[in-house]
Amino acid sequence: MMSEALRGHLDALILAVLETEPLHGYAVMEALQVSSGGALDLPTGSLYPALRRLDRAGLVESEWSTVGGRRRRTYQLTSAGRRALASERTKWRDFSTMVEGVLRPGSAPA
Amino acid sequence: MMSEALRGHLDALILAVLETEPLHGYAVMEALQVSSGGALDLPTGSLYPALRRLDRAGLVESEWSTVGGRRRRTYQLTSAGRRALASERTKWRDFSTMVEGVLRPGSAPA
DNA sequence: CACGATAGATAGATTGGCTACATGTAGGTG
DNA sequence: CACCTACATGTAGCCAATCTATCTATCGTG
Repeated sequence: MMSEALRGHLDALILAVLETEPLHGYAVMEALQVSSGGALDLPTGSLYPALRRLDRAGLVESEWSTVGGRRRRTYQLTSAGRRALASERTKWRDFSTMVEGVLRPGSAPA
Repeated sequence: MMSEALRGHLDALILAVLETEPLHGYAVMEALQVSSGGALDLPTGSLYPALRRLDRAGLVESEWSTVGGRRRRTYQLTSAGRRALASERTKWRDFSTMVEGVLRPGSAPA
């Protein structure tokens, strides 16, 4: 859907929904759906690799549990993850300000 | 720099700087630098393929000329290009609203 | 029992921006 | 003159991240 547009921003979004509380993968998916107002319907083939990437990068930690017979892997932010989130927020501001500025109509030539 | 982040948004930015007047490739590069406040320093290996892509897609038209002994390929928006630009602006609004909403801190759990 | 929701995961394709390379002109400076 | 920088256009190949499609498995409901 917004496949290409999302590039490079997904990690920030995932970190953001994990900020308030630890969540397992499926719950991250749902949280993103909710907080995006339904606009973000992340396929599992995008989400799970992304979570593992964040894990490998040390931005989240994971822990296995079993709830109602179903295995869950719950992720929570590390302190590095919190720092990364803050940095991602700044980067997003800069990026969106930049795009906004270029996209804004006007600046007619002489 | 913002390599990954740019994905899927570059075409919109190029269309935007071509909105007010036709420009040749190198001038597009400079226009993007200026209107992004210097944040966007597009390598030629990104720009020229992008322009050809837009050309093939029928969103811009190009014409060769020679100015001061240097060959120039000047691009201008087609009507399809103008429509595409409008659509890209809407998509950007939606996208940035979505990201903004997810990234915004708060929505603390019970 | 079948099916949808819950829960996790991987393989492979796609894609688009980047690096590095390749070519050539014009103009200024040592 | 030699050299460098700015101007000007382009391609080949790499890479990273997302998507599609597929797989496994449990639980509740009709």
